[in-house]
Amino acid sequence: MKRANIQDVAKLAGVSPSTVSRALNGFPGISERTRQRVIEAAKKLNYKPNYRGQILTTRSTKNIGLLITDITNPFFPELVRGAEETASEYGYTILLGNTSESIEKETNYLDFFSRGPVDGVIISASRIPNEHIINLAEEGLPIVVINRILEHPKISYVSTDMEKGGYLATKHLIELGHTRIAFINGPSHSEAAERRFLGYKKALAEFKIRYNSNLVSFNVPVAESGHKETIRLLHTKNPPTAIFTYNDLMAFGVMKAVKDLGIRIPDDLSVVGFDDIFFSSFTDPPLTTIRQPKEELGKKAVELLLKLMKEERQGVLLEPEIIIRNTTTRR
Amino acid sequence: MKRANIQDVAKLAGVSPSTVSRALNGFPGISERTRQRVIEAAKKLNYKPNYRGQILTTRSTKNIGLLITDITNPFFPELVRGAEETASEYGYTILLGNTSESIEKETNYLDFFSRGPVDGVIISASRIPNEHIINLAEEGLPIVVINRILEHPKISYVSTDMEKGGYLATKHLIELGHTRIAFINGPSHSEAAERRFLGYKKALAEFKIRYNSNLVSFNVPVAESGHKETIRLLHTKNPPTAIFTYNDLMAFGVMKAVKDLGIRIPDDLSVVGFDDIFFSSFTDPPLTTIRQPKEELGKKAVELLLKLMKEERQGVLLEPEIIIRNTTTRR
DNA sequence: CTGTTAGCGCGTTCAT
DNA sequence: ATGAACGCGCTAACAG
Repeated sequence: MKRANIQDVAKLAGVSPSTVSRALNGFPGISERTRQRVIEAAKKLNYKPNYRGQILTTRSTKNIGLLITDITNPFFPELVRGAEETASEYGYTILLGNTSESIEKETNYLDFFSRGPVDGVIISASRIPNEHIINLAEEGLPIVVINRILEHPKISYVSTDMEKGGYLATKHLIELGHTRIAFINGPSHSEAAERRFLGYKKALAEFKIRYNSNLVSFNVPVAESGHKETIRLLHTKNPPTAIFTYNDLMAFGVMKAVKDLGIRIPDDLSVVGFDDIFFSSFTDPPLTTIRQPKEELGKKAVELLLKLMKEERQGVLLEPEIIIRNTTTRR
Repeated sequence: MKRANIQDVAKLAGVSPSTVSRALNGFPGISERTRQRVIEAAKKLNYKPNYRGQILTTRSTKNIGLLITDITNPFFPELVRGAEETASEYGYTILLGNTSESIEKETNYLDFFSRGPVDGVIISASRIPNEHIINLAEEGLPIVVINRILEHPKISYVSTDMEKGGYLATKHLIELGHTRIAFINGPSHSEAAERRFLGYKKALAEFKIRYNSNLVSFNVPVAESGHKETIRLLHTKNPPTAIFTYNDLMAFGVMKAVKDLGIRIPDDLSVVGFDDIFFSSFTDPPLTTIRQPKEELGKKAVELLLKLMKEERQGVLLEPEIIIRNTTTRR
C-alpha cells in the first residue's frame, strides 16, 4: 500500500489539490463544509504531507543544525538539551553533528548544512576558523556561535563570560589565603582557554600577587592531563597550595593524583574546576567549581538563531557562577 | 549575492542542466573536456547542489533519525557517538530527537520522521508502544529498535542481553558469599527492568537462595531513588549485605546514602551498578558494575538500519560484561 | 469560496 | 555526447 499524496486526497474529497492544502493548513477563505470533507478524506487515507515536497516550496525546513565537538564530553549534553527543548517549543527539530574534534568533519557538516537541510546553524565547536564561518554567513546562512566572541553583522553569539569565570575562581582562592595558585589550562589555541587565563591574571594583579609562569600550563582538556600535571607540580621545590583547572574533568584528574600521593583535599591542597558538570557534586569531596549555564547557552542560542532569521543580530554574554563545595579551604 | 543553482552553472558553461548534473555526479558518457568546463564553472560560482531539490528527486535524504529519551542520561552520549560515527562513515547524518521522557514528544518525532526527512529511524526510547512502531514500519519506514526485543518481519533490533546482565551481577555477589541481596530496580513498565529482574531471580534460583520480595523495589531510574531506597533498606530489621541497582546513577545514590549513614563500602555493604558509565571508574571507591556496550549498540543499530533498507532484517543480542572494581567484597 | 497554473531545484528519461 | 521534457509533492499567485 503506497503512501497517499495530496492528489489522492483531492480526488477522494472531490476538490483540487490547493483546496486540500488550504484546508489542512488551516487557511481562511474556505467553507467549513469542504474543510471537513477534506479532513475526513485525509484521515481515511492516513495522509501526511510529504516533508520533501513541502520544504521545497515553503523554503523552510523547520530544522536547526547543531554542531558540537563531542557528545561524550559532559559539557555538551545539557547544552544540547537546552537547545533541543527550546527548538521543540518553536516547532523546530535539531539536527546534530558530532565532529569528534575532527576539523574535516566539522567542515563537511557545515558544507552539508549550507546546502539546505536546515534553516540555520548553531556552532559550538572550537576548531573551525572564524573565516569559514563568516563565509557561510555571508552566503546567507543564519549562524549562531557558542562560547566564541565573534563580532560580525551577520552572526550572533552567546558565550559564558570566560574571563569572569577565571577571575572568580582565582579570587576565591586568593581570598582563602592562597598565593601559589597553579592554573592547569586547556589548549593554547582555544579562545576559551585564553579568556580564562586573562581572568586568572587579572585577579592576581588585583591582589598584587606576582604572576609566575611556572605555575601555568596548557593541555589537552582531559582528566589524564590534570593527573600528569599535578604530579609534576607537586614535585617542584615550591609546590602550589591551590590548583585551578580548565574544566572539571581535569580537576578529577587532579583529585586522583592527589589521592595516589597521599595528600588530602582540601587540607593540603585546594582545587577549583570549571563547568560544573553533573558528576562534580558526586566526587569525594564534592568539587568547588565555576558553573557555566550550559542549558541556558543552548536555549539562548536557539532564540538568537530564530531572531537572526528575522535579521536581528545580537551578541550576549552569560554570567558564570562560583559553586563553593568542599575542595577549597583556608590556607 | 544569490546562491547559484544548476541552471546558472549550465549557462556559464554553455551546456544544459542535465549535462551539469552528469558532469558533477561523475556519470559516464560525457566528454572529459565538457566535464572539466562544467567543474570549472561550478567552482567559479561556488555551486553546491541544493539539498531540498536533490532529495525530492533522488528519494534519499542520507539522514537517519535517532530517538532517545534524554541526552543528559549518561547512558546515551556514547550510544549517540557510536551511531554518529558509523553513520558518518557511510555518508549519513544523524537527526537527533531528544524526547525528555515525554510520550507526546516521542510520537511527534516519529510522525515527523515518517513524513520524509530521514531514510530510516533508530529508536532507543522506552515509552512508545510497540504497536505504534509496527504501524510505521508497515507503512514502509525502516526502523531499528535498541534494547527492546521486538520480533517483526519489518523491524530489526539490537539489545544488550539484559537478563544475562542481571544474572552476572547477582551471581558475582552470591559467589562472594552474599545471600541477602537487594535489587533496586528501574520502572516496572520497562522491558529492560523486567529482563534484569529475570536474571536476578535466575541466579538466586541457581544457587538455591530463596527469593525475598521485600528486597526488591521498582523506581524512577535516578540517583535520588537509590539514595532513598537504601535508607529504607538499611533500616529494616534484617538489612541486605549487598545491593544491585538498575543503573550506575542509582548506585551513586546508594553510595551517597551509605556515606551519610557512616557505613563503609565494600566492607559493610557491597554494591553493583549497571551500564558502566564514564564516571563509574571515578567514584570513591570505583564502582563494580555491568557494562553495556553502549557505543557498539549505536554502531550496530546503524549497520542494521542500512541492511534493513536493503530488506535484510535481523535481531541481535550483545553481551554485557561484569567490570569488577572496588565496591564489592567477600562477606 | 474554489480551481488552474506555475515553479521550487534537481535527476532522469527519451530523443537526437 | 548532449539537450529537451518531465516529474518528484507541495504551496503561492492568479483567475474566476
